[in-house]
Amino acid sequence: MMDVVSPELNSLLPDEIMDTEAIAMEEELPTEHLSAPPQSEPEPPQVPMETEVPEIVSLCPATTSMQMSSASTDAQCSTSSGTQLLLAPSGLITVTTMTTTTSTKTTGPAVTQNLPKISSVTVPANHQLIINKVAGAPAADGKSPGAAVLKPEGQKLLVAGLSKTGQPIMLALPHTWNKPATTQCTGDAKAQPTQIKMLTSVGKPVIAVSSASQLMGSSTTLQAQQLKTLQITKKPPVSTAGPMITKLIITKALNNKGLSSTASVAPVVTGRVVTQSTPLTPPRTITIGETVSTVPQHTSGNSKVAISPLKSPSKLTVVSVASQSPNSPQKSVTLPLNVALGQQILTVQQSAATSPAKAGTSQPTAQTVKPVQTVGGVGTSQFKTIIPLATPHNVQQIQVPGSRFHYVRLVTATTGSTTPQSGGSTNTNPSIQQAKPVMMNAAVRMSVPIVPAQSIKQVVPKPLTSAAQVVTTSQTPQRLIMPATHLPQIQPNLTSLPPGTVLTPAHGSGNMGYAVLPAPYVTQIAQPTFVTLTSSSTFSTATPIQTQARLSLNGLSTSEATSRPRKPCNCTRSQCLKLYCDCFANGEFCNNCNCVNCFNNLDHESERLKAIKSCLDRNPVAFKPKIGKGKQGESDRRHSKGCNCKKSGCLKNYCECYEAKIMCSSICKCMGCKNFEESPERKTLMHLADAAEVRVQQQTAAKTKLSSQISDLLTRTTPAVTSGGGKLPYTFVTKEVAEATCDCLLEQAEQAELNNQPQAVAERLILEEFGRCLRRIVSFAGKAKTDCPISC
DNA sequence: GAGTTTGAAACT
DNA sequence: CAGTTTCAAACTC
Repeated sequence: MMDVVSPELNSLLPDEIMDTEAIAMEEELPTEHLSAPPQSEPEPPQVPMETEVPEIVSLCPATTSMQMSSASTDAQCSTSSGTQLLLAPSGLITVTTMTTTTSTKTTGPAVTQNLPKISSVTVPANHQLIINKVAGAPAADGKSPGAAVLKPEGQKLLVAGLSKTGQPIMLALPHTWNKPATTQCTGDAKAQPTQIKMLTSVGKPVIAVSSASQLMGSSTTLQAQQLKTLQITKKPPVSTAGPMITKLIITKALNNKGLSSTASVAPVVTGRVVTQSTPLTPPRTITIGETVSTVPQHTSGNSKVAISPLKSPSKLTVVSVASQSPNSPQKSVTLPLNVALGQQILTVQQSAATSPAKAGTSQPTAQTVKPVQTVGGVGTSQFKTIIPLATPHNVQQIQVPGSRFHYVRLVTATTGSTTPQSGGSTNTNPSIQQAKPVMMNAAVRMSVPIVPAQSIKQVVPKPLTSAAQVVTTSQTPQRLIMPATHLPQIQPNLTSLPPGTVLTPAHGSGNMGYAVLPAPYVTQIAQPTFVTLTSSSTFSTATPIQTQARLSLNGLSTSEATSRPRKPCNCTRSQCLKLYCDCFANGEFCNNCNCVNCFNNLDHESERLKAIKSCLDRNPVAFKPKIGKGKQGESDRRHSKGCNCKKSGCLKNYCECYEAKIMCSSICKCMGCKNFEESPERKTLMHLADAAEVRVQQQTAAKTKLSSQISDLLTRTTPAVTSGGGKLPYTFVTKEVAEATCDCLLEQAEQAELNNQPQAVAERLILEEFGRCLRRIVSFAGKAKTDCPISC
């Protein structure tokens, strides 16, 4: 088994991603969620980031048979195709891909002691969902009494679970399940079934929890639990015209301190997700979409959706991390999962913290994966896209709000990489398991109860090809992390990593490396050219990308970058590997620059990597935007460090504040600053600048209009000239005509001189002659006779 | 376009 | 952390 994400690499991930514990803590504590994760509990050295991944979702392919484990600690779903589905009780939903048909059972001890659990979830390709929910405290042997068992009954899928009180919960699947999985039932799944409806993505119910109280188990015992909903959308084969989408909604009640039992059931809004809300703790929804292609291998054992990098060859790690204010009532995470052709795209979406009901769910279509970009209010969120190229089979997109990069991670399931340990290290280690509930909280924390799909900004879907699909966001620059050659290990904060950064996998973990590419690459890769890129297992494919890439987003949106591309740098001594270089500082490769001895390109990954590391060593936030939001409550932007101007008065572009068109703030250490609101100099300058800008705009408009007119005139006149139908008068003023006219005028001048006539008379004669010449020219033009010499 | 000025980054 | 040097952009002529 190969670790997709090595421990080292995990350490490289941004704090927003990695710090799931902290995120979880937000659920528990009103502290900043991005705070450093607790280190009290040691982790195994080989435990990668998965242990801190907030969400691990396991999805079973269509042909999978379910073998549900009743273990309270981890829910598992082993399929005949080798796909293993794990749903950690702590909130981790693990999708692991197995190359063998061996069903994996949870070997680790109970993870949580007090949290309700979803023991297992199964999402066959035929729109089926199996959920085992174990709310009761796990038994010592890892199995809770009355473990949830899933049994298909004909066309029905039973999702069973036990409440905290041991009351079984059963979820019924729709009759559309024509492929009942061979599910092993270890408990009484039929006892007191919870009503769960199946909802389809097209608005048809796939799975809906009709009763929050039921799902939460006995209200008496789960009163303080917070209901959380997880939705998994499964996409039918691409070739299938019908938008049949199966969605998995996992509603989990989590312990919530001191909450009253007045949990109320909130109807699903979009018809895609069922939402339950409690007065004190808003429901949270996680949506996971899966796109299933018609490719045979898709349904084969090798086609798997993996969302967890836990020591699984093919993993998708859902890392969500954006900061959110504690008072944010609702958050939603949308996780579209694209499994077409063995490729998977995972998108984590987070709504704005302050937005009460801003959530989105992916709208996967038959052909494309529509990673949800931003939910309303996430305008400032930034993303990272990690695209591993070494493994073209899987694509994982991770949108990380709070980071200005956009990662897409491509993960490939490799043979021999089975999922030996159910739940991986996350579940086997009790100490780690403590953090899992937190992870779930983190994921859930971001979820918002179902929101209308309209509120979601989605990227225009691209045709689903065999290549990885990359979705770009409209507002945020994106970065790619693509595999590269092995390079010295670095462990910078990914949030600060500029594009082009190469992240190497753990030793012996495989040949996967990651290079952060400029955001435009994502767009480029999304194009057909990306097929070549992803289809190749070598990093050399990245080279053409660079040549094709349109660089220079420079922190601007795509439209902005297009309209105002970054200036090329002129570095001569820094090799473009210092922050002196704007390209490098902005996390971009040099492209069409005037730099000398440039190392800021893919050809010098190693050097660039070292340079990035060096910069990050000096300043961990070296690659983060300097212009950020001001203090809380302030709407104006402000420089993160402030300027240090001495002579410019902060009214020249030397000043970074002025250059960014922001006022100097109290953190600036400038001298003689005139860049403040009431500064008359600044106002004058601004007025001048505005006036100049207006003039420029007017001139530009005039030029444009004139150009248009000329173009139009030429367009209209050209056919007349070429058609021989006649020439316009001006066309007769040829060189020969002009010369002839001049000769006529000179002749008049000579005549007047010979006659000793005064100058005034001479001029009059010349002008009269000129008039005659003009009349002749016009006359000739009127006759439309070409090439007719004008005789004086 | 060459030279100067400027301030951030890098260095000590 | 402060002072100095390096560097490339901004600016001037």
